[in-house]
Amino acid sequence: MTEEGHGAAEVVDSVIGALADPTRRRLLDVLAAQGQATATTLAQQLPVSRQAVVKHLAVLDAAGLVTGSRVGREVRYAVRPDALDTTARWMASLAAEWDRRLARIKRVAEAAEAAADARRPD
Amino acid sequence: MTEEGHGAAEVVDSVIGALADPTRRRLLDVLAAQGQATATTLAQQLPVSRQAVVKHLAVLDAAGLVTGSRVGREVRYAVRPDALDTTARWMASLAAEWDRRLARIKRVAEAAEAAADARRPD
DNA sequence: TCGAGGTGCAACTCTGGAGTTGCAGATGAT
DNA sequence: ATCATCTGCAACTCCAGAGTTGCACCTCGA
Repeated sequence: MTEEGHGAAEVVDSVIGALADPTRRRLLDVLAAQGQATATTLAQQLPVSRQAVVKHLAVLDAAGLVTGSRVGREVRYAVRPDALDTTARWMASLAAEWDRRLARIKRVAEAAEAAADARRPD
Repeated sequence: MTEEGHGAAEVVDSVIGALADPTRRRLLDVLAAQGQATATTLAQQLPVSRQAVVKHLAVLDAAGLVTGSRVGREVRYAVRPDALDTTARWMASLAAEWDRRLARIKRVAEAAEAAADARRPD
């Protein structure tokens, strides 16, 4: 059930959720540095058990941040930039929207103040 | 203790942590839509108590996503795009780095395969 | 065929944090 | 002066999920 995370919103949500855990971020770092790795290998380089790594990889896979392929008796995982990039873009556009809103509200506030000044010129 | 989150890494970590909670994301949406709001007002528009909102606002403030200023007996909060923008940029550059690593590893793999082919032409 | 190394499943513990309620302390309006 | 309203602090409940251990199941090499 690797399933593509259809809606962009869902992708973003799962990516943020996946990235929220520090261990998962370290896992991604190690994996990105090596390009390829199995759960067993990764567990040796991290302060957690193999099973913990397996669960984290499942979460990361569900978020589309990682992909695993079977090679003989082992499963090799690799990093996957697309979902991360999608999330980055979403976040940037959200920040831009906040900026626009703030600018607009500021304008309105200044206009209101100017009107108030005009109304009470005592 | 609103404290600026000096290191960029710390900012990113706290922002991701703050954004991980669905209620906090909704809170930010409502706040961004209104420009200004108090904890009491926000609680009325969300399915949680005022105290819950207060705690969320504290987390968001610590992450630099929100800022609050006292006006008389109430505290008005507003959204703050900078930290979000920083995180978006960080995320985009991370995705780019992953891309570079993957491209490099692919080249190495292809080179190795080509060498293997040359070595066993039986 | 048999052992070693890897994966997968299940049950369990335990802590962080999301949410609640209750009450005390400010502050504005009348 | 008083009441209504908003904030702030504290103690509490509750559960998702991070991590563990144990065991069964494959697959490769000798």
